[in-house]
Amino acid sequence: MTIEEVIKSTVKMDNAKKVILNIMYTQNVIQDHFNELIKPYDLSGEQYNVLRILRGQKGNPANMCVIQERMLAKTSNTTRLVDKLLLKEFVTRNVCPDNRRKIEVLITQKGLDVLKELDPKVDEHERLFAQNISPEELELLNNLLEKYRTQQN
Amino acid sequence: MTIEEVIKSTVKMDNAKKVILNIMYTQNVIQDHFNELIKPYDLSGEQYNVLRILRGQKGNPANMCVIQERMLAKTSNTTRLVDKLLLKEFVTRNVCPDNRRKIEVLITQKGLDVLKELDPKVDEHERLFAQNISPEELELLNNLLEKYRTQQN
DNA sequence: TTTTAATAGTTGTATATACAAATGTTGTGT
DNA sequence: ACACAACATTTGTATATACAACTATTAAAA
Repeated sequence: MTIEEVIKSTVKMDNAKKVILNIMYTQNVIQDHFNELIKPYDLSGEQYNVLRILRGQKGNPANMCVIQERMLAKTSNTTRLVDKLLLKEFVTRNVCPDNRRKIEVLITQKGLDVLKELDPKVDEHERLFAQNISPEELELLNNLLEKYRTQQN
Repeated sequence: MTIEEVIKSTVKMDNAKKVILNIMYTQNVIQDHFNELIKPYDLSGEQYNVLRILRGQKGNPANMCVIQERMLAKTSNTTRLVDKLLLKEFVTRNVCPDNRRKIEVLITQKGLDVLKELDPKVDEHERLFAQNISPEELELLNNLLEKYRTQQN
């Protein structure tokens, strides 16, 4: 289904406009599918993302600002995301003794367990889309997207 | 900047995962840039989108469900989006005389004017990203995204 | 040692989104 | 005509997001 069909556009658009709509819409499709996947686990996409970042710390705590800078959506409110994860006992939160401005956030075993349970489902989610194109095209798509978003003034 | 650099990932990811993150992040970058652009006009991205759809009607009114199906984010609440546009006098809203379940939404001259003022800025926004890659790559990117998101079972 | 600036995180508030339930209208079958 | 299903839209409510203002702590400058 082309992007014109998706938005039922009658007029012809140029490729510069189409690619923006294609990226926006494809992100929507991916996100809707992912939200379905994690719905039974009472996690939002951003909450999952924070857990994933914390697991990547391999036992080391992460400060709020470290979490923030590793997230895709740079405008998210990390405090409140961590609040939600704390309520579900997926993380712990403590003031950093060396610098009391900082907070140390750590993933709990319960958090690691839920991620482990999700791992195969997330893998399948990624494969589901990836299998629509060849491995070469997948690599090309990555390169094009990185090039596309990078301003080269 | 590669997607690994963006999220400061230390571990190597496979391309299936990378492409999802690349699409999500690129969408974020585009949206942030677009939000800056329309901020002075007191419009949200979705509100702009509705106005754009209404202009595309070329004088014919659009029902709520027509607007809905032409939007990228199929879960948006069209009623409340149109409410906002109504307050700003960018649209009119009337019950359809032929079928009183339906609502006829029309863009006003004021709405057309604000779109016209935005047109060159939106064009520039689209060009800004498109000029990072060649016209051939732009076309390829469109094709790859359409193929990528389309389940072929 | 004060004062000031910079940093890290939290809170307030307005708006947006997600999704189910409710309302009113029209079409269909008996 | 009546009951019932289908349709179009609105409303309620809970949660999420955006962004500015605020608090607390540490670092730097005077």
